[in-house]
Amino acid sequence: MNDAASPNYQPLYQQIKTLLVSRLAANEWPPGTALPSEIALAQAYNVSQGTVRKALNELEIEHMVERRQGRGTFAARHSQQRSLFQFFHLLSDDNVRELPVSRVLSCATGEASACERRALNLTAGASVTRIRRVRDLNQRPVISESLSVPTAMFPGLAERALEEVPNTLYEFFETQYGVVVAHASERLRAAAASETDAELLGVSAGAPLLAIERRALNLENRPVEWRLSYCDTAHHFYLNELD
Amino acid sequence: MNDAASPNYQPLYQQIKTLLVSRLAANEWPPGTALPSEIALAQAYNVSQGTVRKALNELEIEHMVERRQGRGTFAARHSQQRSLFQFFHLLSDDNVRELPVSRVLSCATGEASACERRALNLTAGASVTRIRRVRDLNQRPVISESLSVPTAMFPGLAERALEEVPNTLYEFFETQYGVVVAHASERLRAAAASETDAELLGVSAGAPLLAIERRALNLENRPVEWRLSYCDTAHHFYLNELD
DNA sequence: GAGTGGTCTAGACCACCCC
DNA sequence: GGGTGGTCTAGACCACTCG
Repeated sequence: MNDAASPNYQPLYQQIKTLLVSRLAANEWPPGTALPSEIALAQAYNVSQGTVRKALNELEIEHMVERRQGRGTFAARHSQQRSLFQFFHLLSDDNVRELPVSRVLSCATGEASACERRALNLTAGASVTRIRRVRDLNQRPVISESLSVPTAMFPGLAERALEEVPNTLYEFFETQYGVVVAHASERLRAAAASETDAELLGVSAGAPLLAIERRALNLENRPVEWRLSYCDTAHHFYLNELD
Repeated sequence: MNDAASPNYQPLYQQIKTLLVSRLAANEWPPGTALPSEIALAQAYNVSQGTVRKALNELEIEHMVERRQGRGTFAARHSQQRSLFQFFHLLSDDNVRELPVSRVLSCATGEASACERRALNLTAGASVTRIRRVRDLNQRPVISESLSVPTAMFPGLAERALEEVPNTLYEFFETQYGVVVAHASERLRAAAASETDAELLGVSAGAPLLAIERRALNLENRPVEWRLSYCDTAHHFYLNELD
């Protein structure tokens, strides 16, 4: 499949992996559907089953596919479970991990600001759609959140009824727009509550809040969403496992 | 090696992995030293090389060993690199990642508080050794830190000259006391600066600080250290990659 | 029972490191 | 040149799922 002496040599299983990622990104196997079996892929790519297996195992580690013994290999979906464990890190003081309930305050398009252009890799004049929402945990407001997405990726999002935008956003992006969020990076800071955030969260202005800035990327590592969340950490904490 | 019909069946490579972890925990191969080769281990455990390989690869993912082609497999050490990428998550606004310089303020033993007993899994009346320090990034104080360790694990730590306690603590724990920090979990909150922290960090009292509570575990998952860090995030942020 | 992924083996060859 | 880990193959058997 390649010459070992070639300067840009890559292991076979890496090449297979790259091919599979591009096919996933092209939505050849929409989230939740089955990929061909290891044996079928091995025959198609003319490699051994073990090589395909290694590629698929790595894709599973990177949350791009799910494998289940006896069933098959499936393109990863944004289940509640996944949102909860991969993307949501706020736990209550008694260690309960639950998804928040979200109330959308506004949803509108506008011209991307300099920050948004930088975060989302957009050119000057590009349009973004912005969502403001408050998220409750245990019936009390805990997160004040603003997020921006490129309008070109999500046409008509702003026009949808506010009630149509559900709690689990990434699942919605996936099923309604075919946009798969694969990775994200978060930057955390402490910040004093603004007047509006204080009101929304029921704390006093200037109270310390945990500010989380997130950039989410799709399967091809292109930016999909930029969000800024202000969290009241009086009864919750952000958990990060270091291993 | 076991009966497939046994109720507590475990794959061979998992059993090998468990055996290797216990030998690492027993300090049979001190950090930095070489483990036997795959072939030697395979013969010793009477399994194939592939099975040992799978166990070792998983141990590498969990940062318990380092493998280098042509050289061998080595018990993981707490290099600066590792401290920087596995355990230190504060970056400057211009995305520079560097280890802080630490100044120890005090180091003393005392009876464990209820919090410390809970965090470190100690019985009533147990002794802990506490270190207070300030950590500078780019010549300016950014972190005010208090940490506690069980005195039984680190005998004589409090009596060492303050200058003897170096910047990279985990490396020091490892080389001086044979205590290997393998994992940690961090809980982040926003908090208002106390009078003393404000003074140490050169911010005004009540300013929002990022509070990080860390519990560090050894190879056998026993708690080794409990620390509380207050970080000034005016010019730095805590980075967390979600993937 | 047929098909899937998971484990385990044995052996070949390659890339890398050090003597 | 000899030893190490890394890749790749081929084949066996097992565990699981579903019809």
